[in-house]
Amino acid sequence: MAKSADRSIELLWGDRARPSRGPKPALTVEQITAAGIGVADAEGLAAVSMQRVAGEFGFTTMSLYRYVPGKAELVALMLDTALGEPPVLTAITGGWRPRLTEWAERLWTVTEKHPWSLEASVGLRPIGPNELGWTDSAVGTLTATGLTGSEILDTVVVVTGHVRSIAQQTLTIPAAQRGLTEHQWAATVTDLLRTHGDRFPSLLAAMASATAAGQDKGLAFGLERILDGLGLLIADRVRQAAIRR
Amino acid sequence: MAKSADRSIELLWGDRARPSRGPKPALTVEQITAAGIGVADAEGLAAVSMQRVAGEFGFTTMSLYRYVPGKAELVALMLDTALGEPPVLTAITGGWRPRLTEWAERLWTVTEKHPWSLEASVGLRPIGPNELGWTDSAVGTLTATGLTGSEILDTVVVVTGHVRSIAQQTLTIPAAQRGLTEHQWAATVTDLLRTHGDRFPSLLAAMASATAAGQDKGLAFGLERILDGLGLLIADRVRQAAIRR
DNA sequence: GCAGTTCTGTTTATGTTATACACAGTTCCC
DNA sequence: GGGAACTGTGTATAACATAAACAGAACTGC
Repeated sequence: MAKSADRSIELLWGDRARPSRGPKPALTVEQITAAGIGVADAEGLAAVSMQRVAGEFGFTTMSLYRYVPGKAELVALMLDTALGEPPVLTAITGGWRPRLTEWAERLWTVTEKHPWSLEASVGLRPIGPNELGWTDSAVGTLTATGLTGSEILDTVVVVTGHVRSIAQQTLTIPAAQRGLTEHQWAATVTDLLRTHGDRFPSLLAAMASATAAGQDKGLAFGLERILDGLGLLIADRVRQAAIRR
Repeated sequence: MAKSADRSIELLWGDRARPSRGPKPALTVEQITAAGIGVADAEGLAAVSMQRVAGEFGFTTMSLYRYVPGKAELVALMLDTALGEPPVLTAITGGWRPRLTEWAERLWTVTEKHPWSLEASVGLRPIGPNELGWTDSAVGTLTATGLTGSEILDTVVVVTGHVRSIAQQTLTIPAAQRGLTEHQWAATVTDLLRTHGDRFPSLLAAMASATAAGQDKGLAFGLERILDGLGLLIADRVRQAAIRR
């Protein structure tokens, strides 16, 4: 497993020098990765099997293992490729808040485009350059705020977590069925609440008062709370710095 | 799939009336669920297979299907059982903030005890009474704040998301290997940063300034920011209400 | 009390997975 | 030109979920 991790790191980070002996490979890691992304975008990460991806090229399952050590590594490549180049936010004016907001929105956008990236990015996995770049980009929005390094990193975790959390609720279903399934699910919950409402009085009241319209606000609402709270901390730091001077 | 959902709802919510004809079942759904939880606690959700759970009783794989329609339903039962009775927070004084903080900490505690619950609770799945109860409990901490129903629900989403997000980073690895793997992973990332540091200047600086000690603060840090920000909104609502009166 | 019905646990079978291993053909280095 | 290195394939294995059919057990209605 250690070797596999190294190989994976190499695939994600290194140059892929072609050996000189032997026949030319018919495929490239990039092509395979792209095919995997295509399948995952269209049918979800569960549809991505070695068989399926190889089949996209009319090749046998085992041929893929000449390019990639295993499925885990393929998924890691897919993830880092799908994330794409990290956003450059230096052009955005107005301080840390609009920058970090923009960052969160871009993360949302890319997650919306590749919902399977959520599943693909759980746990301690080999991290790719784009993923690290996204983190760097977020950290960069906060370097001039007077926050400590730990605070900045913790903040990035909170914001990332929020975007992911909202995405997970909204995007888990393959887009094709989303409307139907979601509606069905909502109906089931409503039904349960109607039947067992006395056991969940607060929830019942809240849902009754919640307008059916206010649905997609979760991302913005949470982000605003988080950034408001962060603003208080930053203001504190500024004040302290002023006193100390 | 719809039928399966119904059956699942029935299992989670209904009384399980025993039929009067035929031999007595040797097992109960509760026993099976508990066995599944035991396996998942000890070896992770991936170790939970029908074979494995049946084996815990010395039964064949297929015997489980007499009790549970399929693996998805078993996992749903495991999740709702593992969550346990939702917390009752009425005894906690000091208003919404200490109550919601306590709620988050209890969610953290139960997640720590059953880390696999994270994996088990993604997507639109049949929701159980305990899970709904936990949500109700969280909503209950905010009913007296002047927030609208939508705002309360969105807030619960944010707080839940944060706890889950921190948990996912900390608890993904089975406890046994956690120290080692985590250390290894950190070493790999440090290595990458050393090698490619110029590509990630902000991150490098932040990690250098971050004391190695400040690691488990993520939960508290993020929660405080969120609640600080929420506090501003609630204060606003109180002010508005005062004006209007 | 007994026949028939219903239910349990098992056996057997199918279709997916990932991936290990050995082989035949291809291409380049020396 | 011969050997080494590499590619894509064929074959094999071990998990996995779950469908279908079956033998025996226990209760219901007579």
